[in-house]
Amino acid sequence: MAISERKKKILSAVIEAYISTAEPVGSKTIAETAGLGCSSATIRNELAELVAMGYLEQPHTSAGRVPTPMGYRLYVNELMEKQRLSLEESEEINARLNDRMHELYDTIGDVSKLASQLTDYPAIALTTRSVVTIQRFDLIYVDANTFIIVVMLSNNTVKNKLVRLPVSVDQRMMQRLSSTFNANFTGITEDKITPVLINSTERAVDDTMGLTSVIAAFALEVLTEAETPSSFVAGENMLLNQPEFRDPDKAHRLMRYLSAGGNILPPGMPAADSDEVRVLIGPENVAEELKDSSVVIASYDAGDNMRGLIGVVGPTRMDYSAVAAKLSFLAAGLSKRLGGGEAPPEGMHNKLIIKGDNR
Amino acid sequence: MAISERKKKILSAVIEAYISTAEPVGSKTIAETAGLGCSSATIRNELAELVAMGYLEQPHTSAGRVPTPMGYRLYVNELMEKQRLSLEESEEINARLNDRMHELYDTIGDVSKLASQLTDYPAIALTTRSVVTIQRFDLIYVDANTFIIVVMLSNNTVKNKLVRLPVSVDQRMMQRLSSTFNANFTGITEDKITPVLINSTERAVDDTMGLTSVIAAFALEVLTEAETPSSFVAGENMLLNQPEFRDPDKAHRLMRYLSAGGNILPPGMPAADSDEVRVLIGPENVAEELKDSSVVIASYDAGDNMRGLIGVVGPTRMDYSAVAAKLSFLAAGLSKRLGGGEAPPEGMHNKLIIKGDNR
DNA sequence: TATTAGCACTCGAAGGGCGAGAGTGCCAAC
DNA sequence: GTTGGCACTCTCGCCCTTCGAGTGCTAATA
Repeated sequence: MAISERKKKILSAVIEAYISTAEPVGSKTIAETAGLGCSSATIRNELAELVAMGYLEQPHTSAGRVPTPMGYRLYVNELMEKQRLSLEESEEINARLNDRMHELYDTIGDVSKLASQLTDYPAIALTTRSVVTIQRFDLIYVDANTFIIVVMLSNNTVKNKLVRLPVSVDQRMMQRLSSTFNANFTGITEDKITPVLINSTERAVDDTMGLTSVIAAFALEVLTEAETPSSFVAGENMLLNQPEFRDPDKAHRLMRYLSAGGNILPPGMPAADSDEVRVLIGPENVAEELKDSSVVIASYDAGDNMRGLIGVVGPTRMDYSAVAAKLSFLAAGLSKRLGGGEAPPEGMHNKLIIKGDNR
Repeated sequence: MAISERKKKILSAVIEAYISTAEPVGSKTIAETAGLGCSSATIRNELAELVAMGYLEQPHTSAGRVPTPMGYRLYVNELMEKQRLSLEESEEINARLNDRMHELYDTIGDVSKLASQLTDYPAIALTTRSVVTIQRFDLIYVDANTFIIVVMLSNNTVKNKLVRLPVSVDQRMMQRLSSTFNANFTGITEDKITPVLINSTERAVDDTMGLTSVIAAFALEVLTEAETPSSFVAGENMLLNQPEFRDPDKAHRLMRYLSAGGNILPPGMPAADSDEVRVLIGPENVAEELKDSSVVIASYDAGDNMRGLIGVVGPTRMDYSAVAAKLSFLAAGLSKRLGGGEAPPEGMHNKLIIKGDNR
């Protein structure tokens, strides 16, 4: 059965009312607010059909209607007005982004905090898996027992480590180590750093003090760390604002899942690569803990061919429109600042594509 | 009125029972469990006096007794058995500490996570304020438009930054910059880096491209960051385990306070410098949000003349003994691994001094 | 004098019944 | 297809009662 225009309007009205009040919505409320020229009795008939079609449900016989995940899905895909941020809102986000732009926003912790503060929901930021190699080694001689390893990676980050030695080492040796590592260890992926390679390098530089393995271990550690996706959660406590999490056990379960770095992305879903915002509603989530919550995810260009993800978690009764708009704008702002590519023109934030798990 | 031995035993019994059940404790329970050879009627008399003395209180006329903050204070100061960790427990902590010793435990985030997981309460880790100077600069030439600044600080950490230039620069210039910065910017505190100094340096190296100010800005940023105390909270959701935080609003208030980096240390209290564990009970806390919670704080030697703090937050009905023992052991373990000084002998964790806010 | 048994009393928690109100479903009229 | 009307249903909040844990007091006891 096709869904009529009026039904769509009514469904939207129910969802919007429910989003703001968290109470089941009655026919009278809709007749008054939705502004279709018809009475509550008509609305009741329509509501009954929407229930039959699976877009709404009733907690019990004589309560108002509540949207089902299917209802939310239709709303998100077709009905929802793609909200644009007010000027104040977008200016605030920009201000916050610029404010600390020094160098902070490469820590995903700050990204998630920002997202959480903007949306008033818990937020998770994560980095995607990527392949990284070392581009160059430098060894800085500090004193006979101390040197600094500086390593520049293919993603244009630089890592260092201060090494203190029980024995003394001369600058010539350091020179040798440095050029050999630059010859043998650059441009290769983590799995190419094998004991065999380390041994042959050790012999090549005539190292009897184990310096080679110290440096190689650092290289390995740095690559591993750079390749491992990491995640960061902020604002978990925002959950407690939501009436659906007034049950401390329920809140606790979800918070624990989030803090434990629980995955938000469904396994099949590619780590988004465009400027779209994805919405996962209730049971569409794979994790058991998220089955009655919703997730909104945006991705941004984190520079150096990497993409970052920001996700926001909330009850299914979430203000999808506002959250999606904010996340989208935030992601665009981050892309602009962190991304290597050309900056999107100002006002770009008006483009907002929302995509989900259609079925 | 002096408090008799038997009263002390009864008080301990009440507190311990209350700690484990969170229910007001009745005279009968004590008569049965405490193992003093007397009946519940006698206990009742004693309890009535303990109430009069202010160590206990009754939620209402016909309920059991609940400890007051004053009761907890006496318990923590005098009565509590200084708990030693079981072999398994101390081995577990050691294992966890060794497990990731690679280089993780310089991020205080990991310290707080560990403390939280060990105690099952939210934990905060913080660094103390300290004075840091730069020890040496190195500039690594990558290509004509790129170089890396490497800065070694007096606390033996090394920071770096990759700089991309719109103009090209030659190695001679870099050489000049490097030696001038090493001459002018090392060994000085943050406040000595003034526009005047930067200007004179700029002239000295004949820099028309603003490289001087880029490097100086980085120096300033690094010093500021190194000197600013930072804090990190983990395991906020553990609060929801506690029956006293079943009220979501109450839990939310405290969690918000903690996540916002709310201070746990009373202003007067020195940032502890010995191996003692401090306990702040309920109203002894200065922050309004902590007035009905308790805080246990330990400090550890973070190396390079810095001390770190780990604090655990919970209801006043907290297992002080267990938490204090765990924190103390954890702090000792961290000191041993991070601290510059001599490692304390194994088995050290048997020393456990608890100090609080006596009045 | 300290301890104990006994007993009446108090108070909160849990459970049942009741009325109010919101909202529905259905029907007959338009 | 729409509407007003009306009986019906179900939850929520309220009050009342009951139940039991725990007390305080008193009188008897060591």
